[in-house]
Amino acid sequence: MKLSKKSDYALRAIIYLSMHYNKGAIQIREISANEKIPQKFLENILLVLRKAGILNSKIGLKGGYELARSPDLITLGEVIRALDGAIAPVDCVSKISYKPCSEEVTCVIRGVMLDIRNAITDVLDRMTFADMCSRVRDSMEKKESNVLTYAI
Amino acid sequence: MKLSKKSDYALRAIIYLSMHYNKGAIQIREISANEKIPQKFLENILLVLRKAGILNSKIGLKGGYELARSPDLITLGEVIRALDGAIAPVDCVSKISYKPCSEEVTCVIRGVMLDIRNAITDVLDRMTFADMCSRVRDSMEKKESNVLTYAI
DNA sequence: TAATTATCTACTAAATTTGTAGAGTTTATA
DNA sequence: TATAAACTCTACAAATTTAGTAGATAATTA
Repeated sequence: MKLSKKSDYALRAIIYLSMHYNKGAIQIREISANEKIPQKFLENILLVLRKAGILNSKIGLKGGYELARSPDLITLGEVIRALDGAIAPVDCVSKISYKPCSEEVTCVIRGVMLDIRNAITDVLDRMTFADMCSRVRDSMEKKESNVLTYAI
Repeated sequence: MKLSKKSDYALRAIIYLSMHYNKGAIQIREISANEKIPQKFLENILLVLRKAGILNSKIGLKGGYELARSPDLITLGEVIRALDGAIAPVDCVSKISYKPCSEEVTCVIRGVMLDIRNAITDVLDRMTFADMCSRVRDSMEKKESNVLTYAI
């Protein structure tokens, strides 16, 4: 039931981009340095997110990435699905990669897994990056710190 | 966020043992055949469950495994933890394998992951194998089938 | 004693995760 | 229009985890 590094990095990168929304394109190098994510790895991740329609990119000098939509229209669930695929613990209760199992009707494990999938997506599909930004600002106030890391 | 084969097999095996509770020891071979689980793999799994205090075993002729407690005192969460360790998506919100992360106080991802961990354990730590047995019986009635498979 | 059944350690193979390398393409701007 | 800066793309590689196997050992029953 682990969150992959890929998704972890993706969430952090998008929080970073959300905190800098509407300030123009931001380079991979900057995100990588600030969030301490291996740059080459991050390249792959951001590419996937662009192809998923979550980010826009500009090539060339002064290029970089920015959100394709405002932070309140991007959910954590969307990002995690883009990178790791289905959130459901088993495919027979997955929306995006459904595969029937042998004894579906009588399978009682399936019922529980469906409950779990719903519990997880209730959180992830409701939570937007606008929410995440509010939380970052809240906790920064409390801490009276101005170090911007969204590290896990 | 996947359920491992190990946990899947373990759940099925314990449902099988729960359905046969108080009928004496049951051999690995029987469970393996009925639930279509590779026997050698199942041996390892049941051994772990015994060491975790979930099963008792008897060696020798007419030996086998049985539940160490009644099915209503064993939860799915306990079984999954015994085999796969922590249920939490990241260690910094795990009860059984907690490790602090670098920026814990300001980490906003942590907050969400904590919500998810709680949502998952709410399901898994409440659900007992007595509940699972009721569900099996319910769905068997509905299906008017007498094939006993708890397959996923 | 013989057959049966769990125990235990170690190993292997496959899949997945976590990266890295390097050549190519596009663009701003001097 | 040259050049440096940035993303794009494909492929590879190392590390870790998952899934499964092998085979010898120990305990028990009849």
